[in-house]
Amino acid sequence: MQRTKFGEMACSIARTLDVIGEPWSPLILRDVWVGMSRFEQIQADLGISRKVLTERLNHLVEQGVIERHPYDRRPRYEYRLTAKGAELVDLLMIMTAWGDRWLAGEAGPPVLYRHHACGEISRADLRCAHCGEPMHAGDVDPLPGPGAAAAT
Amino acid sequence: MQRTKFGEMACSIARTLDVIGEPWSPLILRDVWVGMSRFEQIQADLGISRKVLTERLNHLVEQGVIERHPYDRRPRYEYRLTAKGAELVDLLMIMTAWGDRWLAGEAGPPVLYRHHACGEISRADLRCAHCGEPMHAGDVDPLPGPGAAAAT
DNA sequence: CCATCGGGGTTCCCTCAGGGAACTTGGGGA
DNA sequence: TCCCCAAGTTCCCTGAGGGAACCCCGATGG
Repeated sequence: MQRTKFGEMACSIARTLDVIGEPWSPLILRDVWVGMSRFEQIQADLGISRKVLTERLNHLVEQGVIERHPYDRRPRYEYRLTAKGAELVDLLMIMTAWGDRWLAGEAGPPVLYRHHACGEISRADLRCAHCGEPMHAGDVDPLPGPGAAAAT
Repeated sequence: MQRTKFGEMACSIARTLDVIGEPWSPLILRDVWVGMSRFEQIQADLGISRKVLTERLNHLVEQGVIERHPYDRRPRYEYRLTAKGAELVDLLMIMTAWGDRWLAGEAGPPVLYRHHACGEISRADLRCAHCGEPMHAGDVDPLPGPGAAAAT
């Protein structure tokens, strides 16, 4: 957890950060997504401290983005994405697209994604859920919504 | 900066985290995006420590996602998104969409976005940049790309 | 011409989170 | 019986975040 908790802010970005904003959490989520689902695997893959990995996994389970499943009669577990967690993968795909574009350099993207629907190597792009046209930084106006903080 | 630097990993998610993965950075970016562009404004809005805000702003400038502009003959500055930073707003919009859906609760979203193209209140959705069909967690296969780490 | 103001930091100290390595637990298998 | 292995737990050390006070510097004003 960050020192300051973001969850109480009237801001969906801040609240989302309270769930996956801690260091390592997005990378843990990525590993679980691609099937690296066990404690030892994730720890070895990321080089994360075992203490911190335990904390992060517990937090992600509490937040309902991953679930703990036994896979043996011994106390052995694997972690899987819940529906809530699977939708967080949208975030990972956008991070991937941005990192590929701005940070990959000469070598090119370390990982490519083949889209099932068209069979092509592609990347995610943002579209308006309503009209399907592109939706980026300059294409929207923010307005106060129903959950906005009351100005007392 | 996180204790462990992610930038050296062969992973665009990790590299992106090196740019905006620190606590507060996404919220600072949001403020700059919506026009809260001065040090005092951001500090008051977020309640962030001045020390940390200075560090984050410097880091974001170094990474080329925001720029420092004088707005007076006195030493007064405001921060603006660069093209690189504006594309990071995609990330914020996806965080917003996810937070609105899973964390906003009864009260509803604190902020709404009106899409210029269609004039409707909407949210961002992920589409394949190639074929335009939806692109979510289960719709892709990851493959090694040109920048993948050589297995020595 | 000196005093004051206010934005934009900088410095200092304190606490607590992350890193690393050793230790523990609880079932199998030889 | 002894050892093994996954999955944590515990310990100490370092360094980052919080908070408040302080500083710099150009503008303004009496």
